[in-house]
Amino acid sequence: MATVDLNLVRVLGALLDERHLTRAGKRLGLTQSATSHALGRLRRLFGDPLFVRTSRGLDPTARAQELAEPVREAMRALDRCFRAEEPFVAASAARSFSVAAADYGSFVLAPKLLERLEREAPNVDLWLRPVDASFAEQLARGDADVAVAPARSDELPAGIRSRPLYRERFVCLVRKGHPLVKKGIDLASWTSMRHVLIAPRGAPGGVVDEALAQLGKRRRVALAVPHFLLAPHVVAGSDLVVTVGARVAEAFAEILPVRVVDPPVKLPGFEVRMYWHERHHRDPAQQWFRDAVREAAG
DNA sequence: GGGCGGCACAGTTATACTGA
DNA sequence: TCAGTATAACTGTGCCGCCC
Repeated sequence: MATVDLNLVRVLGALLDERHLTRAGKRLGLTQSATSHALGRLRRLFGDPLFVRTSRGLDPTARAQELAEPVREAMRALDRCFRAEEPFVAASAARSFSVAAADYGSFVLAPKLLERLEREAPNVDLWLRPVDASFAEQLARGDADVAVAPARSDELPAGIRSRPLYRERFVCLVRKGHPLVKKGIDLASWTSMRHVLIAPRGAPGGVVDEALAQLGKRRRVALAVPHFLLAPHVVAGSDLVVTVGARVAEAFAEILPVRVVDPPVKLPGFEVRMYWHERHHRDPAQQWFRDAVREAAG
């Protein structure tokens, strides 16, 4: 291969198609003479005349006919290599995209994302996966196309890109008719209540405990759960209170006997971001999907 | 590292050759 | 005679080795 001029593959391909030296040359942007020289080099390379003269042009030898299909296949492969990147056509695409997200993120995004897929990309499937604490490695391994997670305070690892999806505020969720919650919830009632702590990684503490600590207060965590979506069900059937993102709370208030109230202390909200790997950054299909996720989050 | 000369090679023009 | 291919002579370009 090191000594083979791959331009000769183009010449051989054109000669096999045209069976006419002058026309083959024109097709390649060469003069008849240059094409004849190239044919001479091909003849030396293969040790075979490859084409014999006729009144109409050139007829391929048995060896040239033998080469026809491999040459065409090579041309097709090269064409695929050098062809400009094709745009992503959602309507005809048949593939899947995967999102790594906590159940909270999936709950917020999946319904609207699916709605868009059904509308614009009926043969595109969606795979939701649990998000790892080290989602950058998940993305680097190719286990997910995008990850949806709260913004990180530390610097992103090399090769990971991100963009904000939405900001979320915290609200409290209690059962309807809760004896301690009338119009709203005051600090004394709140600290006397039993709380549900959502701890995806199983670690104690969180934004509520930090805010209470600043006031010299504490709360009792009666139940710690690893999933966001379990907490509203627990609250609906007990006197427990849970502090969760407003999107989840408001959605469950429509389907469970629970009500949303503002917490009695100021809690900092949080930003949810979408993360993806650098190698997918310019991929038209991935760009389309990230746009769909952004729209679903909006 | 840059300039220079020699060399190889692809391509061009002009022309010779071939077969119907 | 004509359409088409092959070839001689030449040109332009790129590579390589040598020298400074």
